[in-house]
Amino acid sequence: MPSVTVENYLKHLLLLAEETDGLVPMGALSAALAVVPGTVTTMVKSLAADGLVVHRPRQGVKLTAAGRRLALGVLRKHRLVETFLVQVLKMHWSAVNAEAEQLEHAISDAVLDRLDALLGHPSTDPHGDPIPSRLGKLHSQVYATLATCPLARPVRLVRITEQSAEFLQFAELHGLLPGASARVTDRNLAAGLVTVQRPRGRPLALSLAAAGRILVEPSR
Amino acid sequence: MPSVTVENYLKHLLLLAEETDGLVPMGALSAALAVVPGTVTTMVKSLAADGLVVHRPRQGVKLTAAGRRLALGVLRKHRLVETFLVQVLKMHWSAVNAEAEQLEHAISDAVLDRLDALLGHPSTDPHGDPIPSRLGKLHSQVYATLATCPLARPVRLVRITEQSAEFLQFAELHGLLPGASARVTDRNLAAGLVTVQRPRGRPLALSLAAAGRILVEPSR
DNA sequence: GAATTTATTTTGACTACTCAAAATAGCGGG
DNA sequence: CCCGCTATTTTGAGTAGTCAAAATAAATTC
Ligand SMILES: [Mn+2]
Ligand SMILES: [Mn+2]
Ligand SMILES: [Mn+2]
Ligand SMILES: [Mn+2]
Repeated sequence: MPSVTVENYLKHLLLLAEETDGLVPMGALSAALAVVPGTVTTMVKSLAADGLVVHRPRQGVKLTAAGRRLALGVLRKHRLVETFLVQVLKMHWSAVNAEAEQLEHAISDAVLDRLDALLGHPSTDPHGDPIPSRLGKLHSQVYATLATCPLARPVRLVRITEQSAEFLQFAELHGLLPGASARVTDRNLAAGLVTVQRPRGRPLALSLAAAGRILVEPSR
Repeated sequence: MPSVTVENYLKHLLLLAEETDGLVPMGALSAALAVVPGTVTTMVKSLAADGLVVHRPRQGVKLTAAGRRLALGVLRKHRLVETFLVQVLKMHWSAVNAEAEQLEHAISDAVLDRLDALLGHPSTDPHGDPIPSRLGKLHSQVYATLATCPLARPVRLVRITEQSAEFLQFAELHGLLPGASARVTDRNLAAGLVTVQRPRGRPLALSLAAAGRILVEPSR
């Protein structure tokens, strides 16, 4: 069985691969895992020896099919656990990522299946993140964001790709939850500012970076 | 934070202390944790250096107050998780010990409190094992067993102190569950055999060792 | 009261992970 | 084409936990 460390390396590699097409740079992994770059080099070489990743020295890493399969299993556990924590235990969506970070390594497949059934086989977690299927299908669509969607058109929020508790608390405070409606009224590239209008709400200013973490689809 | 390894050492020490008054022999810990005796000696010395146990060389170990406090926390997690797995996820009571063995190290206090509330603050787990309170009170009473209770008198089963899946499946098959009624009709010390009578059931023969793992109280 | 058996401890070695700091490769600008 | 910056790799070292096997202490047995 893969260790907790290996599971974390693989899962973060999968997550980083979504934003980085091709090879994930060692530095990105190092930052995501909060270990020094030298450690990543060492570990990646050992993962490569086990056939879980391929390492192009000086360029980056990517998952093999076997590594991806394992990573998807961990990600599925993570997101189902988050969903459970919010829907059954009524925890706040800003707290569940940290909890799931631990639990994803302690849950057996048997428990996972029961959890999945209890929750009615959800397809997304509380942040709108897609939950990989039991067979390892990851239904990840390409969405616009509040930083890129057309101006003035009504959109529905589908996903918040930012785990930090502070951001999620701020988002909820202003009604920026998956499923909510909104409209981008102004976008000032020079100032790096996006103005968002919620139905029955005051106009809200967001940084371009923050806006880019909120995925949307056209509504109505 | 204590490592998974340390938590397991402390928890098993607490469990073994219930049966062994005074010092727990190194060999008992070694067997419980499935590591060689030399490893236990090494680890126990390091636990002692951290003030979690006291080690009387060549005699045994016991928990300090600090060690006991930590151990009770782990045990509380273990037993609440078992209860959750049976009552909410409908898992079989013979499977939950193995699951809880992992989960007890991954659950935060915040999650534990929610779980506890969801379950209605249970006082015992599916095996009848007492659940330590949040303050670390362990309500452990001394009970008779099917190996020691008076003959012919009706008793109610209160606890099965045996974790192995095979035993628990066997027990359930014959209706030997916490809360069930029974009567010991015969006890043959020479043969090491106990005969148990269940209401509306055939007489059942148990080894003295097995009978000793089923705790009972007088009923009616 | 030796001699033997059994439990425990010691010793030496190994795996998995990690960091600090020095070495190196591969740019991108001049 | 070379210089310097940045990302990556290498080297050396440390921690936590483990085992195998030899050494030792404490009971038991005779
Ligand atoms: Mn994790
Ligand atoms: Mn999520
Ligand atoms: Mn455990
Ligand atoms: Mn139990």
